[in-house]
Amino acid sequence: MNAAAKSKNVFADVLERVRGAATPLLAPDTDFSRVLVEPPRDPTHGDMATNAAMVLAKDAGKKPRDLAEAIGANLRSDDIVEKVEIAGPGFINLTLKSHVWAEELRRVLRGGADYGRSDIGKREKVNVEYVSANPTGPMHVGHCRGAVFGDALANLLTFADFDVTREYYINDAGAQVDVLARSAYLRYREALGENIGQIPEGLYPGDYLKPVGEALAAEHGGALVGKPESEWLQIARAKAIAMMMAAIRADLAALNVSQDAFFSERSLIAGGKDQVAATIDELRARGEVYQGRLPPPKGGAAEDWEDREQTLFRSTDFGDDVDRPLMKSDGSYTYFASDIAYHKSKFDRGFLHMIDVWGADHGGYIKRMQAAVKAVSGGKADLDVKIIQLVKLLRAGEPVKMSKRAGEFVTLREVVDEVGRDAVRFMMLYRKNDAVLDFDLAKVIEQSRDNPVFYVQYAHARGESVFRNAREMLPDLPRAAAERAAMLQGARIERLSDSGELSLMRRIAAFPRVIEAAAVAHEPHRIAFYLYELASEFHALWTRGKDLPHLRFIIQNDPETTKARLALVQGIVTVLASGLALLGVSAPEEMR
RNA sequence: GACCCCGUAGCUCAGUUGGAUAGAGCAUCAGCCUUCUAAGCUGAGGGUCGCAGGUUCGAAUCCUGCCGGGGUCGCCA
Repeated sequence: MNAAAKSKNVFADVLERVRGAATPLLAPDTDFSRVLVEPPRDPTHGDMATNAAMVLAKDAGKKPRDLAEAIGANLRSDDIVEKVEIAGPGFINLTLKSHVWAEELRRVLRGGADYGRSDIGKREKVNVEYVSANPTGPMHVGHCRGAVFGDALANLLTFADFDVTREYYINDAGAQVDVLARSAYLRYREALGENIGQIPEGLYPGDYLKPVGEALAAEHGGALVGKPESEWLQIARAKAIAMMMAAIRADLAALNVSQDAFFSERSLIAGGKDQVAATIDELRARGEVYQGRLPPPKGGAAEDWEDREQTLFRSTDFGDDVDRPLMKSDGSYTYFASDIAYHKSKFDRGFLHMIDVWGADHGGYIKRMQAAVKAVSGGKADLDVKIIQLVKLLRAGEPVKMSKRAGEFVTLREVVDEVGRDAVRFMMLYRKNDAVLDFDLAKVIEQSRDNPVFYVQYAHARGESVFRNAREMLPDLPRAAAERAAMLQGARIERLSDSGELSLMRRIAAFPRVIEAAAVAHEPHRIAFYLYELASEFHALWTRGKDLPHLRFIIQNDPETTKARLALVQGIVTVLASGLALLGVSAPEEMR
């Protein structure tokens, strides 16, 4: 019977009540989709504000303020509404009875790690493709932002009830893996005792290929020496790719990133079944692939431009600027051609939602890929491409130099080893994906407010510390979070009346909204910012207990008040831990 | 020349998908530790949201045009 218990959270509940209050005043088929219930920026405007009257005024044929008064009058009799105020152009500001917030906090304690889960995903399948670094060497620091982003986004979508597959596309078919094979072959000869001298220009110079050479030597002895490339290339390539992928997976594991599916580009054309050709033929049959000529690029002098007829995909039919070539001049497929076949495979595997996480230099590629997804799926599937901007690696404000030419780059492993997984992950998510990120190795291990990783983790540890201290007074307070939460559900939360406490209860209650908004927008950074704000408010309330002892969480001769406040702390700790878990960052019990 | 992204406080950045008087951190200045972790907190100053139009009850947010920065532009992935 209690509507609040049925709905997912207070915001959804209040929205229902606003609709209920407005419906009798409107035509039966009124569209409520633009009606929002939000926490107002200014707390003096109450707990909730709705734009209902302003959005619906036109349909109702009334002035916004008049309609607001009418809706407000109906809301005033609602049993969870304390106060209704009409403000500005027609906002309806609601103050809710305080038991509403106590109820919501109990819901947090009941839900534990599940609080904030959403059902908006409806178990729909979504494919999140990320990292997809070429298997030609270890992961370097530039890869880790996309890795962390994709991983956190996948966590978030899972939490919002999508059926998520985390995928890695292995570019094991292009010319660069042949270069890898030749580089490994050279290391193979070296492993057999040959002096290979300087690594020639055009081959990968890094030492990380030595183990591949040694493995080849151990496996094949001298059998491959002096043979033509055609006899060893495949062998060296397969070995090198397998070993590089193993290294990459180990690097990703160090970041706590794991993926479900590793899709090989080579598999598209292997086994006598050329799926790239098949995809192109299919599109050609539908008139979306044709032989034609492209205009030369404008602006540039285009000296080596050679006008020729080629195989083109009609991406302009799907919103792209020009049609895109599918074959190189030597008759092989372009990367785009295999990418179309690859995305078709995602569609064939049942994914109607695809998310690709790409580096910033691929921005110009988005439209054609979205066009291709529309084409191969007959408009049924959608592709969102998240562009991950560069990371500027700094140390105490100074850029960290790296020379790719000398084969020296900062590896992902080095960074994780130096500052820790949590710092890397949190900082990579503490910026919108399309903004350049400064990553300062010195700053992220600082233990200060300047370092958001520390600041948020510290809030969690502080909360846990309260429980440790409270146990002196309440010896039966359980250590395990779930049992403790169960016990604290019985606390008299209604007696919490300080504005800081109430404000924290509202902040906690906003978590499900943040989850949904972040999931819909594919923006995990919103969780990081939310956690920072929650931590900040908790630190503030904590310190107020210094000046005002009656506001401390633990009140020596008042177990009832103490329990009520511990319930609040439990709510804070629960949401902090679950938000951090979505980001893949640990929630420590203490910071020492 | 075309397309994409960015432009918000001195610096680094958020801004709840169009809401009310635009917010944090750093830096600057002024304060708070016999007490639950001062690894923290409170307050002050600091803004023509790049510029100009438009859409509407209402624009940092949407549209158009400029300005500035970055990226991309048949054969690399």
